[in-house]
This record gives sequence, C-alpha cells and structure tokens, in this order.
Amino acid sequence: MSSATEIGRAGSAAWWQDRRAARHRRRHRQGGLTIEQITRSALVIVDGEGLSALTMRRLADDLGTGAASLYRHVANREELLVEAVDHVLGEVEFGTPKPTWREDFANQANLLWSTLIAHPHLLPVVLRTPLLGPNAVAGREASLRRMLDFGFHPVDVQPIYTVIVTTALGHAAFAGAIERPGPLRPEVYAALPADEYPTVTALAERTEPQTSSALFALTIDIMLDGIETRYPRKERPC
Amino acid sequence: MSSATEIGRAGSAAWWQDRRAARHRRRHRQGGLTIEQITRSALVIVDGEGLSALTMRRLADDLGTGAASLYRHVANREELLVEAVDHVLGEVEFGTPKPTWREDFANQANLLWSTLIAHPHLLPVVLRTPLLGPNAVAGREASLRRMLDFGFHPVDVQPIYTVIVTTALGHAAFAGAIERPGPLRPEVYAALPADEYPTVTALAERTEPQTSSALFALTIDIMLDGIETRYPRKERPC
DNA sequence: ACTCCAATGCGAACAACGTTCGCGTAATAA
DNA sequence: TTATTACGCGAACGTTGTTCGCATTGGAGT
Repeated sequence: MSSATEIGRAGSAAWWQDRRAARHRRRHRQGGLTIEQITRSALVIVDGEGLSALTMRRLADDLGTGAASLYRHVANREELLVEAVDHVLGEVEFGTPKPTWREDFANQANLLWSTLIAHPHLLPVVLRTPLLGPNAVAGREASLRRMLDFGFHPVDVQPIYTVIVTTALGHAAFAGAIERPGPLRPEVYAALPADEYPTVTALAERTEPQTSSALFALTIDIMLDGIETRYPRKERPC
Repeated sequence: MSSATEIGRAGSAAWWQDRRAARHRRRHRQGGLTIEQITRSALVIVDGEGLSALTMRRLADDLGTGAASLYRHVANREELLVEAVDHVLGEVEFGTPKPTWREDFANQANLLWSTLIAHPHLLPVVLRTPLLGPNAVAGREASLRRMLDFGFHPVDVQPIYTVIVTTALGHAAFAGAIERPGPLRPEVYAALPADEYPTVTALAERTEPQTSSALFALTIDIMLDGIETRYPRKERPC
C-alpha cells in the first residue's frame, strides 16, 4: 500500500489506456509541448547526469518553458519516468529469429539486457514499474509468439519467458548500479583481511576479473542448458 | 561519476574500515544515541511505511531527539541506508550444509531471497550498494567455503557464486517492487485487447497464476540443472 | 465572422525535505 | 580541577515536487 502510494496508478494497464485516450483528444498548440518531447528531454538528462539531476525546473529549462507547464502533460515526476521506461523498451530491436531456439533466446536476452544497461540510471525505475506500456507488451507478444513457433508447449511458454525476462532485468539492474567505477571486484576482495576471510581473498587472487556482460552471458547459457534438459519441444514443422 | 556522486563513498571497503575504527573511538554518553539504535529504527520505518517515509526528522522523532543529532552518527541519509542493508544481510541464517550440493545451493539461494523480500522497500538500496559490509562479506566467505567443500573446482567457484547471488538479488528486487497489489499478472494480461496481442492474451488465459516465490524456485532449479551439466565436481572425500 | 470554452502556459507561492551552523553541555584525559 | 573533545539540537538555508490563479490560445458550434 505504501509503495502503491509511491508509484500511484502510473504504469497500470488502466493508466496506459487513459493515457492513450488523452493523447488523442489533445489540442496541439503550435510550438507547444508534447509528451514525446518531454520524455525525450527527460531521458537525455537522466542518461547524462543521473536520476537525481532530473528536476522539473531543470527539465523545463531545457525545453524552454516553465516548470508548471510540464504538469499539463504529466501528472507526476513518476509518470514521466514511467513513460521514459516504455520509450526505452521501444528501443529493443529483435531482428528476425535465429535458426535455433538457443541462439534466438540468447540473442533476445542480450538485446534486452544491453538496451537496459545503456540507460543505467533508469534501471531503478524499470524495477518498480509494471511493464505494461505499449512497447513492453508488444515485445512480450513477439517473444511469446517465437517461443511457440520454436515448438515449446503453450503451458511452458509463459513461465520460461518470465524467468528469462526477470533474470535479464535483475542482472541489468545489478550491473548498472554497481559497476560504475570500473570492474574492481576481484581487487577489492583480494584486499580484505586474509585472516578473517581466507576463502574470499584466496579465490579473489586466482580469479580473472569479469565484465558484467560476460557474467550475464554465462548466466543465460547456464539457464538455457537447464531449459533444454527440463522442457520438451515438438519438432519444428519446417 | 554522477551515480558515484549519488552514492558517495558510502559502502566502499575503505568506508567500512573507517566506520569500524570510528565506532571504536566513540565516546558513549549515557542514554545517548548509537548507530545500532538508529539503524534499527530506520529499518522499522522503511519496512512499515516505505523508503520515502524515512525522513531524518521523522526518524529523529521516533528516537526522541532532534534531526540534527543524527548527523553526529551518520554523514548522510544514504549512509544510514547502507548500514541498514548490511544489517539485513546479517539476518540471513545459513544453517548446517545440506547433504547434496543441489539442496544446499537451493537452500542458500532461497534464504537470501526470502530475507531480502522481507524488506522489500530496501531493495532499491541493496542494488545500488556495493555489498562489502561485514555481514555481506562473512556470508560470501561461508558460501564460497561450502562450494569448495562440495568439490567444485576453485576456478569455477567465484563465477558460479556470482551468478547465483546476482540472480537472487535481481529476482528479489523485481518481485519486491512489482508484486505489491497482489499477484495480478495473468488477469492483467488477459484483459488486454486480444486483437492486438493475441498470443499474450491467449497464453494468459490458460496459465496458472504464479507466486514470485515459485518463480524464483523454478529459476534456481533451472540454473542448478545447467550448473550440473556444465561444471565437473570432484567426489566428496567423505 | 463571432462567440464560447476547454486546453494550455506560467509566475508565484507552499510545504517538506536534506543538510549545515553555531552554541550549549557533558564526559573523558591530564 | 581544567582543558579538550564528542555530543545534542534549535534555527536556518537552499532545493525539491507540486498547486493556485490568471492570462492566453485556438478550434467547434452557430
């Protein structure tokens, strides 16, 4: 309830519906603001200077208007962020399906991950937002369709999809938040007191540093191994 | 850099070291504040009323002091949260190892996940914090030790551990942030326009709702399958 | 063409927040 | 006792998100 208060209704399915309706009955003043402009400018600020740099006054300045004007197009700062999240999800470009389901799943997961990681400051918002915007749902539709086409049983498709997406989101959020000052993990652990943490320091010294990208690729690989042994597939018709 | 500014030095290894030293040279006034008290009260507020309810003034009120007094024990609001995160990680209780490595890994992952999910409002902070506090590192030490004892190759241990922990954290963050108004996912998807999203709605209608706990258990199971096929283990001595 | 009216822009103000300043006080070390 | 240092805290500062009231715009209805 308290977190529902923090988020408000923003991002729910009904909210998106209202939003689409409102966008249609809008009266466009020449040279006036549009939600698209606002969202785009907001993303520029967030990506370049962090989430806390996105101030309503600052955003208004960038757009050449007053802060109060923004509230004619957006109810909240939070709504603004919700809109930005779906905008980012629209950047994910699944191309044509790969020949095997493993390649295809790995490819989709990596595309999602790297798109999200390209906007690291937005990731906290991605996590707290119900992903029900048009771009989010369109992506879901496309991915589920492909999984069916690859011969997975309809009952299995949704759980598998959810597992993969949750993993991609979670890893992106973790990597985007942590790895800012470079991949310093092994050095940090090696520098801890060896008498107190013998295993941690010993392993840290003999382990290669690992980019978060490689770590995610490894995770997906492990998961695809697991999916292969666990879920049967019908042969592809063609 | 901008996110480093947001976090400050708080949570780094050097910061924790300074913190321990400072705690020792402290002068304890009778009935005075302690960091432990402050952290505990902060957690009560965050768990009960959300992250945004944790105000310095509000926290001071709960402790019966003035807001400015808190800054004698804590440099920032963010430092307070970093301390709270390590406090929570101290709640994780790995018991004695389970007979098989699979059971043991699954058990550890579930303990971590459920401890984190018990403090859902703190999860955004967990993600942006380098987990280098005493409780975090002690947990790491114990888990790595166990993995070696189960016969995993020393070179493999750290990547596997990181994959599992990242997955647990990511899933916890996602579940804790989203599932607030109940597990409404299938209904929501089923209610979308069927002509625009045929696959999404069709699958939503024939799929059971799934708790985030079950989803995480499934994810771990899939991952353990993958680890089993991918990483060799030496036989256990005993 | 004229009138209406809802949609839009925005300066000014408000409440709440994190944080700092400066002073008074209490406890420890010499 | 005395000097020093840590602590407590009322008051204030600068920013923040958001609201209010009013002026302005431009399309719909006649």
